[in-house]
Amino acid sequence: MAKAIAHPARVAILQYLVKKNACVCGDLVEELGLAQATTSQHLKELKTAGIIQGTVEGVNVCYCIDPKVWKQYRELFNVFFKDVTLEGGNCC
Amino acid sequence: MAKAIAHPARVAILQYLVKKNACVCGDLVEELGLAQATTSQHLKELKTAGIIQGTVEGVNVCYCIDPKVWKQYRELFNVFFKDVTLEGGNCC
DNA sequence: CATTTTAATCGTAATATTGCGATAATGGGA
DNA sequence: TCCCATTATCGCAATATTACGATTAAAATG
Repeated sequence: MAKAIAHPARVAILQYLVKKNACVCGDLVEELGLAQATTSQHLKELKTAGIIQGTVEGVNVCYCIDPKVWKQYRELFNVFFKDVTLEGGNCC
Repeated sequence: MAKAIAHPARVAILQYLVKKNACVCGDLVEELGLAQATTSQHLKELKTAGIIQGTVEGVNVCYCIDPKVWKQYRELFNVFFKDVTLEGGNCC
């Protein structure tokens, strides 16, 4: 899971999709400044991770966050990063 | 940041440290089942990321979560994974 | 001081990731 | 049907990550 978001390009894709909060058709390539092939590859990885979905819309493909999976990610990271308070204050 | 936790071994280390909620001196090697060199390398990456700290305790080194940085991670992931609700319900 | 224990570092091989040009595949017009 | 626009996929080079044995460093102990 962390791997899916462990690359600047993929973080940028996700942030862009979140910002738009809607389906985005293809402007990702200009947005990222990466080659079309590279962009497509990152999108594929995010799709494989389940965090985004792409629907064919005629000649375009529209991408958007999958809110359900997104929430799962949110919760899982939340659980993982639960509170930690070293009782001793300083360590050792 | 995501990269720091984007490897099973490093996740295991962090979970172990959280579970113990204290300083852990060296049992990580047996815990992980990896070579000592490999374990040390992962610990170094986590230290570089700032999420753990290691203090020399005589001949041992004790590791523990840095609660402050840990909280920062928690909050940053929280912000990143803020709520997303596609208004249209289904995408496209 | 020599030895032992623990951890870090070095060097290197194996593997994975990333990026991109070239090449398909698909659908919508002219 | 023949192009054109948009994506996906392939093949490959460059780079990064991972793992491990060997070596080094540091500290405690006899």
